[in-house]
Amino acid sequence: MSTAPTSPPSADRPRRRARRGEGERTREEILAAAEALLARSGSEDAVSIRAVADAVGVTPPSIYRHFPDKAHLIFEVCARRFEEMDRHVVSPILAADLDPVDAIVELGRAYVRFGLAHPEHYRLMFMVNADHSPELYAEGDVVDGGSLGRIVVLLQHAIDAGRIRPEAGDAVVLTYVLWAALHGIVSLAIGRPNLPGPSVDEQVDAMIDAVLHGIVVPPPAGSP
Amino acid sequence: MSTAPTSPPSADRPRRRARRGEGERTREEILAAAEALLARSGSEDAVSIRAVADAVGVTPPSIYRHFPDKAHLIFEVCARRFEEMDRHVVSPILAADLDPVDAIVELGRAYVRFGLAHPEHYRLMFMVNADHSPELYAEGDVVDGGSLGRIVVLLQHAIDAGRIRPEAGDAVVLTYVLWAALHGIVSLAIGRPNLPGPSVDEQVDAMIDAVLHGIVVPPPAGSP
DNA sequence: GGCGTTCACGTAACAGCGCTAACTCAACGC
DNA sequence: GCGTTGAGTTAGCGCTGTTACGTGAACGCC
Repeated sequence: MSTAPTSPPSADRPRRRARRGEGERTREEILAAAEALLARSGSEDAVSIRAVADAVGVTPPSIYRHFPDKAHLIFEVCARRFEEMDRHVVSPILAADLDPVDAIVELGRAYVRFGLAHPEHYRLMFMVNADHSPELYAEGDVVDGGSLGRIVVLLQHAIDAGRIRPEAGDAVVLTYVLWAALHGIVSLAIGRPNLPGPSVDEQVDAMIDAVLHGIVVPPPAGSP
Repeated sequence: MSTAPTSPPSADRPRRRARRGEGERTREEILAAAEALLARSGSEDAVSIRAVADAVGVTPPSIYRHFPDKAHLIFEVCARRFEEMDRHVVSPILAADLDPVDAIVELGRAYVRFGLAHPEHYRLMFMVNADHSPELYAEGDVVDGGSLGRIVVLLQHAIDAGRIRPEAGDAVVLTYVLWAALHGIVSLAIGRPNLPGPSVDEQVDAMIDAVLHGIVVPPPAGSP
């Protein structure tokens, strides 16, 4: 209401200045404030540099002592969520030593659940214009260094076990196909939530069935 | 370099004021200028209200005489491109009276080509936060009123012709599955162009093969 | 104990953004 | 001639990300 347009940071406590080595703690506070703003509002628009600074209790330019620009801050917030998914969702499934095909199905369902549970994180990770900060989204980052490589291994195991048609493609291609198929469902659900189509669960079930078994009537047995 | 910060519109011709009935022509010029800025820059950032107004030769507030806000302007630019795709890409394939499964494959390839040819249009259509203008992305719009409904019919024909396994799902669900699968490839290619995965063509081929024939080894003939 | 350095900020400000209120000016119907 | 209306202007608000520059405290070092 009557907040002055230019006022000292309005965090609750007066926030005494951090000492020499304590810069890392402020950095974590900035990340936490940005995460809170993003999660509660569900929109990147709410995560302005000024809003983050105000929540932490510092002035906007102080953010730039810890992050080169806003894109790096936002990216780190999202990357941490995806690392969390890797630890708490993907790793347990891979460690459960399931049948390879069952593990693929479980991973797919868990991935969609994660995306729908954190739509704005997901959108910022995979649905923005990557030109804004190309080096963040280059190879060797969260995606490749995280779950994806281990899923390629899982696919290779399924191929080696004779569970997958060899003509379907190698493990890398199939991993990307599976990922893209599920990403399509998540991305469409996030970007166009009001579409009159089938429910996400229905789409996931049908997609998994289609990719695993195909939709067309198989040729009569014995044909090339 | 030395452009004054506030100057009269810098379009080439002095642009005489439109007469009473000529408002629609200005509206078209605004749309054309926005389309040109979007296509040439490849980024929504370049399509600011001020940039569009300057290209047309009017002042920024004049835009709002023809469009309620920026989102509506951008949306109309993108919607026109998609209508163009419907007329020049989808309709010819549907009119060619191909084998239903072949038509599905052709439509899928054409859809991916279109998305990669107009990445920013595609991103603005399907990969932005729809909260910004919900009524634009509601049901009955370009997607549903355009190609999608006719593809459901195509799928139904394929089902009626016995070309598709009945357990795979009904025509609506399968249409969404096909759309989501291809959208996943396009969306990933646009949002993360530097990923070290297989090429888009390879992904499309593998995806079509997977969805049509499945990736897992089929059960021995005669099992339930 | 003084001193230069460096970290961790704050102050002030810039350029640009979407958008609005209020005005002007010409064309039209009556 | 006159009120109305369509088309467009000027001026400006509040916001954004970001930068240049100053400040004050803590540190190593002589």
